[in-house]
Amino acid sequence: MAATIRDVARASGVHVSTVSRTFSAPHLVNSETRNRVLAVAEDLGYRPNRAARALTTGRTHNIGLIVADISNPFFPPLIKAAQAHARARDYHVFVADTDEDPLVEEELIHTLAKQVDGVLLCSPRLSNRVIERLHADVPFVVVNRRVKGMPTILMDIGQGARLAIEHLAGLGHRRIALLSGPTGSWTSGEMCAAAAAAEGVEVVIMGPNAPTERGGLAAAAEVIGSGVTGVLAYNDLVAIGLIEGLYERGVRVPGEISVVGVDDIVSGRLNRPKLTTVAMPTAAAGRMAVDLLLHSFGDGATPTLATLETSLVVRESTGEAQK
Amino acid sequence: MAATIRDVARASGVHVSTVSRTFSAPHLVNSETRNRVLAVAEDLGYRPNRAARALTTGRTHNIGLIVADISNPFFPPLIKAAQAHARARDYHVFVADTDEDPLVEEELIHTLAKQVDGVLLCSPRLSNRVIERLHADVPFVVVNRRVKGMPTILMDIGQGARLAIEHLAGLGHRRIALLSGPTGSWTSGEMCAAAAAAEGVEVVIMGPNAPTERGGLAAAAEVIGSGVTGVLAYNDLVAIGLIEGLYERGVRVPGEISVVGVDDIVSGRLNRPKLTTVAMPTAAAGRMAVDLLLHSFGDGATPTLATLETSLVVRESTGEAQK
DNA sequence: ATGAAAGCGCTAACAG
DNA sequence: CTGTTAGCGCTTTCAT
Repeated sequence: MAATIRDVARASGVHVSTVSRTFSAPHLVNSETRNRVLAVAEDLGYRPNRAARALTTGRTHNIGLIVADISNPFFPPLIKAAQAHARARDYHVFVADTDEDPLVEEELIHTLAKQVDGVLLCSPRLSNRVIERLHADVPFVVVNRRVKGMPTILMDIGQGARLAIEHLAGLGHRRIALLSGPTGSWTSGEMCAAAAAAEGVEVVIMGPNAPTERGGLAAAAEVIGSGVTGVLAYNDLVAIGLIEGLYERGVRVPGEISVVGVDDIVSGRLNRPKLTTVAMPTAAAGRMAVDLLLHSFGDGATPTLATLETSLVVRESTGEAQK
Repeated sequence: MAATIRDVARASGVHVSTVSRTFSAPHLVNSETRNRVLAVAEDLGYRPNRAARALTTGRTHNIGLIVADISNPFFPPLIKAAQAHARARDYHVFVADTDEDPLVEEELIHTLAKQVDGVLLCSPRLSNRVIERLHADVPFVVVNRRVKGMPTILMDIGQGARLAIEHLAGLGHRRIALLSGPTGSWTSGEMCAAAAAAEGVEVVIMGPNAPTERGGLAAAAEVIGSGVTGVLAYNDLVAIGLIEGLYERGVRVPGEISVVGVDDIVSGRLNRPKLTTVAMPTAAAGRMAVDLLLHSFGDGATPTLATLETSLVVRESTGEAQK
């Protein structure tokens, strides 16, 4: 069995509270005593038991991070940034994957609730109503979803979608397709709204699509059948899958059809054709989400909304519309 | 504040121990009482506090999963399989990323030690010596590394590497390069050993390389300079990066140089040329790792080594050697 | 079948 | 500066 605070107290001839203070409020203990305790602790390999500490303080120093699909390359940069940022603040991030299943997501939140001080909800698939209800159990910061009165990080995909559509329009495309994402995705909704408001081009919405390469692959036939010359895909994975599907059917990108993705994942930068895409500031979002959450643990007002800009990265998958 | 066991006891007119039993040993309580307690609990939204439970039982019902880099598409299938498998057994998996840094890895293990019942160490970068020492703090199952006397899941990459080299040799390649991985990677060591034992072909080892697309990209010049006609890369990411690097320098794959990867990640199946690769049974490894760990919590003997077969998937990135 | 009481490892007043 | 005392939420003997 690992050493407890009691073992250390006994071995160093002080009481447990002194040992406790040595670790949680070092300035309150005589440096001589402190050093002795520290030495003994080191010797015994003692480490404070965070779970037990949490029971009394009410703070676990853990934060949960829930994503819909850890396989989606969009998330890892966000996760890594959040973990690094949190670690520097003596917090630990536990990641969990919901498999795109709202029920699993809800269950996960319940499981996590007592083991973490707060949860980062990234691109949740749960309805706002359920999120608001769950909020009673544990503090949230929501990423990529607008939930009333809850600290929120938004990446302005509406603006990104407009940029993408304008880019396509500027290349002479008059009729373009929007491959929407899963039901429940706020991002997808924003993109649809931007598409509906577009002027000078006709945007046809096709979806919902699975937010994966497979989803894009499956949409290829419909895209070809619809006669569009440009496509804005829900994300890069869908875009890459679509390009592959078009290629298999002998349709050239960007020769015959131009494709724009969203996220700017690494493999979109290496695949050929290199993907034109809306870049999302994922690492910044991860750090800011942690900041907002930690801030909300403090006393007062937490900023309730942070919007991060997106930008268009033009590469090789878009070109002039065919006459 | 969330409802505690005490609230439920009070509201249902029984003592806390009865409530406790209702949840952890239902058969010990009269069905009438049980139903009443359950109803009240439901009503109050009570959920047993796992952390507090852990304090008395010594079991958290959590397991940790440590990976070197969550961005590497090799891991997500393993993670997802492990999470799903564990969830079905009422265990929860916490994932953490070490950023390929052994120091972070060690610190993470310490942090996790008291909050989980055991840790899945996937492709660790720590030395065996350190792993053995840490083992005193928390049970491990190690994936892709041979550690003395510790439950281990191995994917037989040695065999996979042999298959790959034979495949290349069979296509007439006489001189091939092995792009090795990071220092501390067992997988890389096994591949080198297989390469050294290869007959009929000369294998030159180049490395260490970062296990990423960037690593492959950076190796392109050296590969071209070495005059090899075939390459076995540490993993698919490296292979994809290498192919891109070769392409940028006007070298065709598989026309002039054949490339084999390892892992069989999704994007290798969609990139062009589609990657010839050694497939790793990652999902099976994830499930088996969970099984082994849970098994080791039980009484007696845990199988100490499970070896999973790998296989070669031939696609488009390999072809006949140039004369 | 249920209640009473002790205790898991730690922190937090409160004294001294 | 350090010791004393409760108690966090729960499980677990031991009684009854």
